[in-house]
Amino acid sequence: MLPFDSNRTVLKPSFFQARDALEVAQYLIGSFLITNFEGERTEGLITETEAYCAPQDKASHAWNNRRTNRTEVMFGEGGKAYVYLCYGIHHLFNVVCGKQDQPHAVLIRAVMPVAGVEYMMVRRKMNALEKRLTSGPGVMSQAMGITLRSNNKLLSCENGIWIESPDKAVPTSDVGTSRRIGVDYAGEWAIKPYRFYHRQSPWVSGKLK
DNA sequence: ATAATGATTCGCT
DNA sequence: GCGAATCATTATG
Repeated sequence: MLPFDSNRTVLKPSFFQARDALEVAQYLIGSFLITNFEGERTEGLITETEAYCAPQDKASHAWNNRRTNRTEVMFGEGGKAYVYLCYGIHHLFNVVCGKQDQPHAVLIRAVMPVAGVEYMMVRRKMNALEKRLTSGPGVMSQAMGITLRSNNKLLSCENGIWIESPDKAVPTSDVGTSRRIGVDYAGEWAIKPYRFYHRQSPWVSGKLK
């Protein structure tokens, strides 16, 4: 079911550059997000993602090709991290996808803890293995130690944050879709099935199934 | 220079 | 279910 007995491959920038956000968002379910900051290595199995497909996508910060200092990274080539602060509290982590000037990104919303759980618990100030350790885009980033320092950085071992995919992919039938969370303002784009999640995993946020 | 806001989370009711 | 927390980013004057 879950790809633990599988070999893994580090996803290179070219992987993200060759695909749009919808393809990547679906593909990343079952891949591993890994961070290694100051020697504290944590791994999570990605269970929930959302695709943001600007310029058409009204829910994206880069909607209508809106270029600001913050959104600029999405207009570059795929393979970089787009991290921003939400509600002044939460760091939300995205992977930029697509080619130059195609501002696509995939928001990682939840992972299942795999390794470095002790670091995650300290960062989250928790002492039990509960869903709220890593399920939800803000708490996921907190558990994995992701902050603005990773913004605009290529995903790579050198930069301490990268993604590995298993040789055995999760079957498409195990990946559910729904509308995206928290984008009700986006009109017809709010109801598009751009959220992806692992059907069997309890480590997902939200109620939409 | 100032004001509004948000791809959220948590604690309380 | 509801409201507060909290600040980088953005738009506006």
